[in-house]
Amino acid sequence: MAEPKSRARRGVERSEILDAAFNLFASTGEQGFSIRKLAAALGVDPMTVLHHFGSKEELLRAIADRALRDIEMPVSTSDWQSDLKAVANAYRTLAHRHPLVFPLHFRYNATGPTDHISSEVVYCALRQAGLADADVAGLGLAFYAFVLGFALAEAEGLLRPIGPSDEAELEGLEPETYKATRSLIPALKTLDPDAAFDNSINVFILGVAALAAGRPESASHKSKVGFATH
Amino acid sequence: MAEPKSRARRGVERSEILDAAFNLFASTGEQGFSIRKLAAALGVDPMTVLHHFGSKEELLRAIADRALRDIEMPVSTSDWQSDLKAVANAYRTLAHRHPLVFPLHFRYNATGPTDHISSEVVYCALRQAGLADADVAGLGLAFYAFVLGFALAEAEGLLRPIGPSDEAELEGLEPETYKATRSLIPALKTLDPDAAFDNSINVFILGVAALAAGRPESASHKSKVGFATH
DNA sequence: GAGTATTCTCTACAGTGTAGAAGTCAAGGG
DNA sequence: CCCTTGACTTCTACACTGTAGAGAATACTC
Repeated sequence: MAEPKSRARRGVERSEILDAAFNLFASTGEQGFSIRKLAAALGVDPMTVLHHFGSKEELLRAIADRALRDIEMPVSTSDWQSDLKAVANAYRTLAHRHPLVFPLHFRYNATGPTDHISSEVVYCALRQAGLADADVAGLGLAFYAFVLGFALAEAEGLLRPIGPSDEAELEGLEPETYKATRSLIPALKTLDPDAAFDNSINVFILGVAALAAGRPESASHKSKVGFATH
Repeated sequence: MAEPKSRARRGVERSEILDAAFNLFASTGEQGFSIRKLAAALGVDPMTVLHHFGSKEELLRAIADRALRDIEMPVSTSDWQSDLKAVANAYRTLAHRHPLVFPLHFRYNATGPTDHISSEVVYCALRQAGLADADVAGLGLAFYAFVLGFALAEAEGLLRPIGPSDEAELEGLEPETYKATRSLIPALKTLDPDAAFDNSINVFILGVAALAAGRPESASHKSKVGFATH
């Protein structure tokens, strides 16, 4: 996988292509992206691109991975709560920085975080919180679904105060059946994305803490070792 | 939008096409789906399809919407916790029933729940939990990101006990930096999807409850009316 | 019936990803 | 030096995509 046996300008070319691909995708999104356009931008034959990356699928995967290079993942500390917040914020930063690439990252990495570095931090944090192994495994995934889903929604422009057109749509709903929705319109108009995000992570953290407190001392499962905090 | 002014067999044809489109998509996924294949299956010209649905994009949207028809959305009760669980389970059921269509639903509806019926239930539940309007608005979105992201991960096959190949990959990680991940392997091998899902929703609920408890009496915002439970 | 609105089909075009053959060039051995 | 070898690039070609535009077919109103 890594690098078969390079010759000529193999290594250079590949990263060059990847950079160009990333930039093209980042500026035009999936719609405007094609191997042929990329090749044209590079002044190269389309098949050259396909020679370095076996297929479009692989190229997209590489783009999604490359996105991670632009953010720095936190490392574990002794404070699991701020560790989780740090990881969450790292992904949110990614979504902010490359909103068009983020859906790609989501597609390939929500479905299995290849990104072991950050999941290590998450697992570690959940352990520190006092959860049993089985809970850690399940909630680790939940944390990803949560954070990535949220960041995706934000990248796609949902997590903004609603505009006049949305408001009009909500106003048009049946008052009887949509009481709560309609009365929330003012709050939706003044929604603060940062606050909403922080708040949501907080809810997760509070929930984890409550769960840990409710199952005292954990270790009800056959976890190999104690593996305390650090 | 609804139906301009039908004539001939407009209504019939359209739903017929939509059904066929849904079935095709549900059985072959996005890869195997194309307007031309759909038309061929219907024994009709591709352009006919495009005449009823203005573009492929619109057709996909219609398919995503149609998916919701196959699940029944709960209505609000006096128990906000089980209301949230019910909504979450409804989407999970959807993901289970049509795993190939679910990503589509996610793409179009994670980015703005057109699905007002279920969000009404969610908003109502969060209100009942005792949250202020601003929190309700933000956490409503968080709930969706959470549930949909989780269900998506499951639909795409992530939320399963890891197999031998994944295990091998994890075993290959550096023992020093990936302590937590590696020691979680046994738990990941015996992961129970149902339990993980329930557990995750529980964490959300526990967190909401804790947040509500921490900000006593809410109503710090200019919410129009008291709008109690029902 | 005639006229008209509506739906369907045909043809055509600009794109797409990619298989396979052919070309191009650098390095190494005779 | 030439000639083979092998990686890298390009050319050509194919099957396939969504969809614009003109035309043919159909049904409805009068």
